[in-house]
Amino acid sequence: MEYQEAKNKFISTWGVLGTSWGINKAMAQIHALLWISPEALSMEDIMKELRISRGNTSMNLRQLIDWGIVYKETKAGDRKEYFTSEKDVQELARQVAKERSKREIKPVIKVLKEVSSIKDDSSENTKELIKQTKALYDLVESMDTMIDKVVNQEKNWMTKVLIKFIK
Amino acid sequence: MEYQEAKNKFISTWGVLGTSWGINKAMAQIHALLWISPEALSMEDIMKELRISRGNTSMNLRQLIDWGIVYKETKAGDRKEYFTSEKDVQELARQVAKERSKREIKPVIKVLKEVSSIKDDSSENTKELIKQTKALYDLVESMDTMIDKVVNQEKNWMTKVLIKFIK
DNA sequence: TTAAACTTTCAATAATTACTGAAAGTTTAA
DNA sequence: TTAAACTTTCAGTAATTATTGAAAGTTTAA
Repeated sequence: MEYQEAKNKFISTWGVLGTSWGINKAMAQIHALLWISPEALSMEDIMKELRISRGNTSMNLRQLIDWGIVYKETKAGDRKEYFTSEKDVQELARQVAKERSKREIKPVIKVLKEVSSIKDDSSENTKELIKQTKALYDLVESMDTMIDKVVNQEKNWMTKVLIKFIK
Repeated sequence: MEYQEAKNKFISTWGVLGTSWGINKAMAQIHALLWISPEALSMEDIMKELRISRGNTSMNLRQLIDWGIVYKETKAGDRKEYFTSEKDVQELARQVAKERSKREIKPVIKVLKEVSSIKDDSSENTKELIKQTKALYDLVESMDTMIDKVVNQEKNWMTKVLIKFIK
């Protein structure tokens, strides 16, 4: 496999993975492109490479910057902005976990807590609702605690975690 | 909060969570409804409760059965089929992890392996591609190993994992 | 058997989500 | 300042994904 083919395959696959996990294709592909680029790229570069519009590029870059996994750079004597990605894979995982926890898991935990705390009127239905949402609450909360631990930990957290796991 | 309100809130929230993680709303909501129902429900019951069509209900039930988290039941002297969900939260998590690993993570691992194994022609671009896809490969593979361990483990795996984590 | 009771399939359509491109906004060198 | 170089915004449109509902298929009691 040649460089160009490998590159395209990687970008395309990362886009598909993103899509099936709720991250839009352009966002995932821009990230993939920056991830494997030794140099920072301009908006022009990204548009050309991925064949997407200026607006799309701009909006998704903003989102990636929001997530803390892409940075803006400037070059002396050049007005353009250049973009480069976080290159440390663990830091990438940390940030993604953090964002998704904040945006998607935390609100669900809140609802599960509320719902599982309704007054038990002794009907079968109410009992089951309380029991099952409580069980989910415990699960989701445990997972989120795991994520929090991981997210707020120093470098190489994942290595440590994996060692624990494989034991 | 009354039973009906709590129930609706739970079903709706589970639907939203599903959506942002690549699981369609109807599928997530059918699961939520069965999850909190003490009794098995008929297709009619589900359609009425969630106000969705027969076709939609049928297709998503099939998917849930495929995933191994919903079961068919029959009642003596009744032609209808009744549906009930896996009630053990850990088993639920296990099955979901298993399915998503199989469908979405495994193919990505394959591509990452291929791409990170291309011939190094000593150009900057190729070097970076190899380095970064290799790093992702290691990450994704480690995570998948984690999932595999968990998925093939006996009951209460999660408790064990969490104890390891909190230490 | 057969016909009523039920489930599945799938083409058509609706709903959602992503993308474009041009206009508006911002920054900076001169 | 100002105008060129660049970025952002957002209304309109395209692409994707989910849903409907009716026809076809299946099962079973009589």
